[in-house]
Amino acid sequence: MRQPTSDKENFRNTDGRIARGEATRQRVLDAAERCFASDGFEAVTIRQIARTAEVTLGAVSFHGGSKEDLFKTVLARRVATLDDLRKAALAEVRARGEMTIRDVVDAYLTPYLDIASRGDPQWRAYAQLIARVASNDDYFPEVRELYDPTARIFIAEFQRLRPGASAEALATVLTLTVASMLSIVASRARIAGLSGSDAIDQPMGYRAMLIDFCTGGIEMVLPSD
Amino acid sequence: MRQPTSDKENFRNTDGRIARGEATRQRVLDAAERCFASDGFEAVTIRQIARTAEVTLGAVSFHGGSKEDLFKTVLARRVATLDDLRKAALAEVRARGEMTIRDVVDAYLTPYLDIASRGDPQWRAYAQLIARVASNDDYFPEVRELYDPTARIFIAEFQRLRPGASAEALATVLTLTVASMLSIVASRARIAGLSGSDAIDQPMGYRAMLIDFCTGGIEMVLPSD
DNA sequence: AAACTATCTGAACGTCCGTATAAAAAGTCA
DNA sequence: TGACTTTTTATACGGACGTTCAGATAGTTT
Repeated sequence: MRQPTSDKENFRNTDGRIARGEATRQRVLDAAERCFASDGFEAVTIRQIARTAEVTLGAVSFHGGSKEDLFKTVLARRVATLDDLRKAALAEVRARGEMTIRDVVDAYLTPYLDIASRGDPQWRAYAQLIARVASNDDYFPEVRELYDPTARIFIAEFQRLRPGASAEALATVLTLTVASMLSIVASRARIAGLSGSDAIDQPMGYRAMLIDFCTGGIEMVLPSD
Repeated sequence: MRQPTSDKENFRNTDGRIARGEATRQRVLDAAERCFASDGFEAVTIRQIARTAEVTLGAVSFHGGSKEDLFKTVLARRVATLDDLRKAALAEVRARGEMTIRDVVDAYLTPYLDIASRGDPQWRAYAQLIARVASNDDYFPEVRELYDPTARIFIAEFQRLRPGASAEALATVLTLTVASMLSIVASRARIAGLSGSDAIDQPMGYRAMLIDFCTGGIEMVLPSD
């Protein structure tokens, strides 16, 4: 894989123009993001990514390294942004005063539903990719470490609201909340099939039901005092 | 793929002994079940299945047909048994008189948790395989048709209990319930990591929390009258 | 026994895979 | 300009893949 030319601002030249390779690198990462999101790690081939990015095979390796490198890079690329959205949402409800379970659930779920419903197809692909990756344990262990720190922050909030809850109960309700959230992105086709009507087109359209479901679930599991 | 010799009892000879090929066929299907459950469709190779089953490569094709055939056969093999367990559980609570949301949730979840916690490694593998398959939309469409009929039965029960609920809400809460259920099998490692303690070893150990979560969630989403 | 069917083996086919690399091209800087 | 680095191309390699099949073996039927 390509080594950065310098530590800071390595993708810009001194005059501010984007370095030659950086545009290609972004095309490769974007293409990989879409491919991994729609087909999964195993089913995607590097040649498919190259075709999608409209670059040659070698260019993918040059900018993305090995297939596994590429996958991890794609996952890590946007995690900080999503984390920041969640932390900002949490800070906002905290600033409003008394917090409820529902507020914390909302702060966790809404930023994800938001990016999954965005116009930007790359953000939508990233949301789909998370749904694919985070719903089973068999991706690389490094992947889980990407998302655990923020999960712990929200667990701590639930613990403040329900001091009597056990660590197992807190971890379980967060995991069930995450699973419910991801299934909205991963299984909308099934909901449509089961309801007999057309699917609600955007994940955001399920926000109210999803927040209700998770809030009701958590309140039922965690003892009130 | 092998064609059955006759329509009925094609796997038994007249004297009741198991036909020669049937034992091999079961070994192939069992091996495929374990492989698909632990690695997923794409990552499994037919050679790996042959090795696991301790048969030759050709024998897998002979009894299982193509890789996709084999996958569908494995999924379909146990679906009727699981459906029967769920229907029996539903009939039982129905016979007890007044039904609640919790009763219906219990009848849906417990048979799955039960097979996922069984001693029989093949049933455990099948439960894992369901968790892998049903949590995203990109497996063969035929797969979803395997599980939808029973899902509709339970949706109808929820509808009887909450006549005011919309078709979308009913389909959504069932999908969220399924996602929560599957995540117990698929993400126990994550729960363990987040709780800081050892994982509860059997899915059945999460039964109470899972039923609470789904019951509370459904009651929050579906209007009471 | 002979004829027949079912089962199984071993080897091969063509294809695609991930990765590596030499050399060409493009850009940078003295 | 010419030396130098970065980026891109084209091609090749070894290996693993899913599938096929002729033929060997085992069991059944006549």
